[in-house]
Amino acid sequence: MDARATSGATPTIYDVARRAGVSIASVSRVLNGRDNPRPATRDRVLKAISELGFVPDGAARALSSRLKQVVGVVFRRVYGTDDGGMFEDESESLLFGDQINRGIEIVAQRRGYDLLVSSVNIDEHTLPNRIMTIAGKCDGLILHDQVLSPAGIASIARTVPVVTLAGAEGGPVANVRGDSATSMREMARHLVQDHGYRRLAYIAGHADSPDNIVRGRSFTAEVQALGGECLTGPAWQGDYSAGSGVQIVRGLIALGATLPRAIACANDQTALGVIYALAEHGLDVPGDVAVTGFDDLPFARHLRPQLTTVRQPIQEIGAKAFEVLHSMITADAPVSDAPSSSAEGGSTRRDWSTPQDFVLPTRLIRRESCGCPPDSRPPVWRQIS
Amino acid sequence: MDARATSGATPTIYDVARRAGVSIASVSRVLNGRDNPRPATRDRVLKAISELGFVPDGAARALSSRLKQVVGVVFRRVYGTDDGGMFEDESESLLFGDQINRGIEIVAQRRGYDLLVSSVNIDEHTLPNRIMTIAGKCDGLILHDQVLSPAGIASIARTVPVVTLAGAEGGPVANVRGDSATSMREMARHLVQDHGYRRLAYIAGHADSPDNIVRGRSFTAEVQALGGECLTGPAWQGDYSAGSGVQIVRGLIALGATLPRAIACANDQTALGVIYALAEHGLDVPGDVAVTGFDDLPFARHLRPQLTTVRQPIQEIGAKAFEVLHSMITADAPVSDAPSSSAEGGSTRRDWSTPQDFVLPTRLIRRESCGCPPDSRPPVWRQIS
DNA sequence: ACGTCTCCAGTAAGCGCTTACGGCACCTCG
DNA sequence: CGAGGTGCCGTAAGCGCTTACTGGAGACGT
Repeated sequence: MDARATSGATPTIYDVARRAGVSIASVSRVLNGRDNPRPATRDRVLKAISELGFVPDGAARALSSRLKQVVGVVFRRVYGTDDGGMFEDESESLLFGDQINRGIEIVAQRRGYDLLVSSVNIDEHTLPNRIMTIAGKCDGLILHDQVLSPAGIASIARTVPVVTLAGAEGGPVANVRGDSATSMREMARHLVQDHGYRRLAYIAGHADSPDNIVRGRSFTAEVQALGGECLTGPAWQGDYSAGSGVQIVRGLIALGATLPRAIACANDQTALGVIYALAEHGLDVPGDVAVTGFDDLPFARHLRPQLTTVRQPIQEIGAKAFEVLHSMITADAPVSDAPSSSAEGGSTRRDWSTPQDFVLPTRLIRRESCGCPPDSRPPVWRQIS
Repeated sequence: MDARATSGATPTIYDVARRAGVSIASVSRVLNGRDNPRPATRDRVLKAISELGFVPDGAARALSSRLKQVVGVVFRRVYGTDDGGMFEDESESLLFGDQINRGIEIVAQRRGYDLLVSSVNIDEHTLPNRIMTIAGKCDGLILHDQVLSPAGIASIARTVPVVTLAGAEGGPVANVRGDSATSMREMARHLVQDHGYRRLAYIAGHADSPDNIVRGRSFTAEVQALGGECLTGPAWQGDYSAGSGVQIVRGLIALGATLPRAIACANDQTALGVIYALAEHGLDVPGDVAVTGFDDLPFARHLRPQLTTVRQPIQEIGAKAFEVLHSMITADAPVSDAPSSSAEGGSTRRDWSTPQDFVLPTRLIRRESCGCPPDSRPPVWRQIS
C-alpha cells in the first residue's frame, strides 16, 4: 500500500484506497467500471468514495489516459467588452451560435465529452495565445465562422484536431455547413417566379463569411438567370446583425432611393432589422416590400408578418461537427497499431490530407413576409397540438 | 538534460527543451512569463516552440499547479433528447441561460479561465455521476436554477466550490440572483394604481423555482394590499415556457372563463405565449388584456405590442457569480497559511458557513403591453442613434 | 500431491508539466 | 584576493491518476 497521505485538502484516490483497505489500483478499477474487482471489494470502495465525497481529478485522469474528454468550441464575440460599456446588447447575434453549441453539446454528452466554450474578439491582439490555451485544455477544437484565418486554422490544426463550422469549401480542415446554395436558388425562384418580383436585392452578411458569399452569389445568379434584377454593392453590405439591416434601409430611404420589391437578407436577424426599419417608415411587408431571412431561428415565426426564410438544421450541424471531430480524436490514438496498409472502407485514419466538407440539407420555409398568404390553421406552438 | 524522447506524437516540453538546447525548467519558465530566462535563451525557446507547434498540455499543467483555470457551468435542458425526436424546439427556453453564461464567460476570460458548460436533464438517472465528472474537470461550479436539489448541492459543495444562480435565500451555498421582489411589487403598483386594473393574475413558472415563488408572492401580496384581486391556483401554473402560456390561455378560454384585465407572467417567454394565444382568439393586448413579462430579453421590445417587463441585469448576474466563485477558488489554495484568527474585514477565508446571497437590482420597463402609450420617438436600435 | 490455470489485487512506472533547490559563473566589495 | 552576492539555469520531486506487469490464492486435472 502506498504511504502517501492527503488529509487536509480534497481527498485523492489514496485516501479512498486507505479507507477501503485496498490499493489505488483497485479504486481506479471500480471508478472505471472494470469488472475485475469482486463485489465485496467494490462495495467497500464505493462506500469510502461516498463517505469522503471523493471526486476524481479530471486533470490527472486526462494526463494519464491521454484523453481529456473535452472539446473546445470557439466563436466570435461581436462587440468589444473590455471597458466601460461592459455589456452591449449583443445577444441577438449569438442565437445562431448558441443553438449550434447546443447541438454539439448534446451529442458530446453521449460520448462523455464536455464543452469548453470560449468566445473571442477578433481584434484581440493575443488571439493566438488564447486559442493555444484553449487547445491545451481539450482534445479537439470546433471553430465557428469568423474566428480565425485559414492560415491560422491550418497552423493550429497541425497540433490538434480541428473542424470548422460554415467554413469555405476546400478549407484546410474538415468543415460542416448548411446547404446555402440550393435553398437560396430556390428562394430566388420563389420570389421571381411565384410572386413575380423583378427588382430584388440581397443584404449581405460579413464580407468574409463563406456562407454569406455563397448565399449572395446563388441568389443573384438565379435572379438574373430568371430575368430579374438584383441590386448589390456597398449599399447592401451588412454584417449579419439586426442593426445593420436597420441602417441599410434607413440609409436608402434617406437617400430617396427606390426600394426593390423584395429584399433577401443574409440571415434572420438582418431581416428582423429590415422589417423593423420598414415599419418605421410606414412601409408594409410584404405589401410594399417583401423580406426574407435565413436560418429560421425560433423568433422567425413570431414576427409579424411571419418570416419566410430558409431552415438550417442548426443543431444537426453542431452534432455533425462533433461526430467528425470525435472520429478524428479517436483515430488519433491508435497510432502504433496496424503499421500501415489498412485498406478497409473509408476509415478516418489520419487522413485529413483532403479534408472533407459536410453539407447538410436546408429547406425553404414559406411564410408571410414574402407575400404568401398566412397559414390558415392556427400555427402549432411547439409540441402542443 | 532529460533523455525522454517524444518524436512521433504531439510535441512536449521535452522536445522543445531539446530543440532549444535548454532544460525543461527553462521552457516552463518562458511559457509562464517568468523573467529569469535571459532574452537570448527566451528567444531560442520561443523559436523552438513555434517551429514545433508546441501547445502546452492543460491537464499536465493543471495537475502540477493544482489549478485548471476552468469553471463548470451546469444548466437545465428542458426536453428529452435521448431518442428519435432528437431536437425539439427547445431553444427559446434557453435564451436566459445563454445570456448568463455569456456574462460569466466574459469576466472569466479576463482571469484566464474558460467555461465548461454542460446541460443536464432533470430526469437523468445518472445525474450525480454527470455532475461529478464535470466537477472533476474544473476548479469550481456555477449551477443554474433547477439543476440540483439543495441537498445535492450541499453534498457536492463539500468537495468543490459552488455558487448557485437564482437560488433561494438561505441556500447551502453562495447564491446570486436578481431582485424579483421589489420590481414585482412595483409592477403590481403600476398595473393597479397607474392603470386601474382590479382583476389580475400571475402565471407561475416552475413551482420549485425560487425566483418564481418570490415573484408570485410579491405580486399577489401587493395587488391585494392595493385592494385588487389576484387570481392564482393550478389553472395559472406554467413552467417558464412560451408553450405553457399558450396552453393556459387556451384552456381558460375553452372553459369560458372570464379573463382577468391583466396577466403578469413569470418571465418573458411565457408572456410571448400568452400574447400569442390571446391574438389567436382576437383579443387585443393591452386593450382587452394587459400582459407583462420578466427578464427583458432582447425580443421583448420587438414584440407587437412591445412588452412591459422587468429588466434583470442578466450578464451582470453571471459576472457576479463568477467573481464570487473565483474568490472562493483562490481562497481555497492557501490552506496552511495563517492558522486561524484572521479577524480582518469580511474576507472569504473558507467562511462559507453562512453563504452569502447576492441580490442585484432590477428595473421595471414600461412599454406598451401593460397599456402605456407607445414611446413616441422611434426606439433606438442598439447603439444606432 | 503437484503443476497449471484463473481471478483478484497490489506494485510501480509513467503521463507532461511546475517549482523548490542547488550549482555555477561572474561580479562587487572589504 | 577571497567571502558573499546575484543571475541563470539544470536536477529532480512530485501533482493524482491509469495500467502493464507481477504475485498469491484457490480450483481443477492428472
